[in-house]
Amino acid sequence: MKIDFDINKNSHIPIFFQIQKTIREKIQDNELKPGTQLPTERELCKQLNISRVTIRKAIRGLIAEGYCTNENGKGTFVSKKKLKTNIFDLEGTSDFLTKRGLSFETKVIKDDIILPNDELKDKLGVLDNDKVLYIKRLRIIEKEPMMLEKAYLPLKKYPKLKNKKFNNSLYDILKETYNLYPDHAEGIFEILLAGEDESRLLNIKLNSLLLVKKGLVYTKENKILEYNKTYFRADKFKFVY
Amino acid sequence: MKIDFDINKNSHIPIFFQIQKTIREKIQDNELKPGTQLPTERELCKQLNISRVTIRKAIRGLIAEGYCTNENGKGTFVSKKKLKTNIFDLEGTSDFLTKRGLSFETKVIKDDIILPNDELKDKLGVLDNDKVLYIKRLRIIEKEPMMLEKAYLPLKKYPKLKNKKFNNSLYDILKETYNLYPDHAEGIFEILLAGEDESRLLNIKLNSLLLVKKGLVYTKENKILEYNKTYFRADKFKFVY
DNA sequence: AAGTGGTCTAGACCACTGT
DNA sequence: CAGTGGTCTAGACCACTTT
Repeated sequence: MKIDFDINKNSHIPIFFQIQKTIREKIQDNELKPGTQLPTERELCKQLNISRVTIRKAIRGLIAEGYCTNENGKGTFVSKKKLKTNIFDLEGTSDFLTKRGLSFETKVIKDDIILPNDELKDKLGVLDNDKVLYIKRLRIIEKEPMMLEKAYLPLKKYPKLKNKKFNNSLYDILKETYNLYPDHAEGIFEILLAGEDESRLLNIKLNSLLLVKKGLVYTKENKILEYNKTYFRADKFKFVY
Repeated sequence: MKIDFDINKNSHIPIFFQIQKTIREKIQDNELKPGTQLPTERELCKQLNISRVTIRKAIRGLIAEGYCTNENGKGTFVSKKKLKTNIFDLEGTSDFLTKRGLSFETKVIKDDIILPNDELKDKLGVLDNDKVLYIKRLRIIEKEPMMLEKAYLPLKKYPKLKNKKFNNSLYDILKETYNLYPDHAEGIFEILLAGEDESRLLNIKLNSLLLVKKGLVYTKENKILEYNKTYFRADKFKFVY
């Protein structure tokens, strides 16, 4: 795969950005199709007579934009299109994925009973000794880890949840056990970078972009169902509203 | 301003990330307060005996996370806290800012009549020859450019908008002129990186993080008011829902 | 063993800011 | 002018994957 470049080394626009722009436009124009391997960093160095640090800066930009991915020992590839998801949809992730014919799997990373820290006391309105059920789950879509979900539930209100299995929908369990349905939610979302834990679990690099949603889910009667934190890989998702 | 570090050069955790983490935690713990100048890159090189490229990688991470900002010729500084905004609030940005006692200014960058491209024909449901009013405005909050808004309105429906001034609320003008109110909206949002245009106008660097919202705003009667694209500086905003 | 990306070094020159 | 961050170079070693 050879790419034509038209780089002006004396432009006020940085070289790394010219390279990034050239490749980005070829991907947008579908000249470079999803799955295609880009030339290796060292090939680009030789072809353009530009140092590897600069080439890497361009590629890092393309990765942050979601246009490329790379893997150690393999190479750099054009990404698939981003998945569209409704971040505020309370119907559950499972339905959403099934509708689109995507295979997925939910892996329970943690299923613990913990004591609340200040954040949880504030959000869930529980006291120092009120135990909290903490469920940390990884959503794997088409064999790729895509979302990390942390759910915190006041065990005092939902004691029957102890010893349940959380491989499937948490909301289904709440329906069956307590006849409670999610109705509305409130919270915040922002862009964060992957730390050690998130990068290991989501199989992405340190400082990869994440969109993180944190908030409370309520029933129709304004009863708190859970406090939830969800980490979406920003390179893989667009969000509809 | 001297910072204590405990860097392990033989750890499997990259050096740049250890530095980034150390500084991040000191900012989170309020040991380093907003506005404080960090040691210069070259000072950190000397203190830690680490090359400048590595130091810069750590600082770039802190900037992407929104913890720091830097200015050419000046130095690197601890950022203020992110502003919370309701991205879906249709009451208008002005009210939101006034309530919080923040000074702001709206600068009209462009106010043109254009012919629709494919995207606009699709979104606005107009034909090749139906002219579109294109308003590009910069929102400057507390003297700092923070948001870039592009509004596209079908001129056929709203011919009286020609030659209006758009320094203030677009929705106010629609109220006065056509007695139309924004009621609901739909669209997508995602994370993008600043290109040449956005970085120049928002006074940020190339590849700075942006949260971009694109969508249609409707009246109660499902009449299209505008197609809107808003670029938020991701380092400056959190979003409530 | 050869090739890939990931990290890091020690330097250089530039544009911009302040004095 | 000296000091700052922004970009770039030409190399090095590492961990990983493929052959």
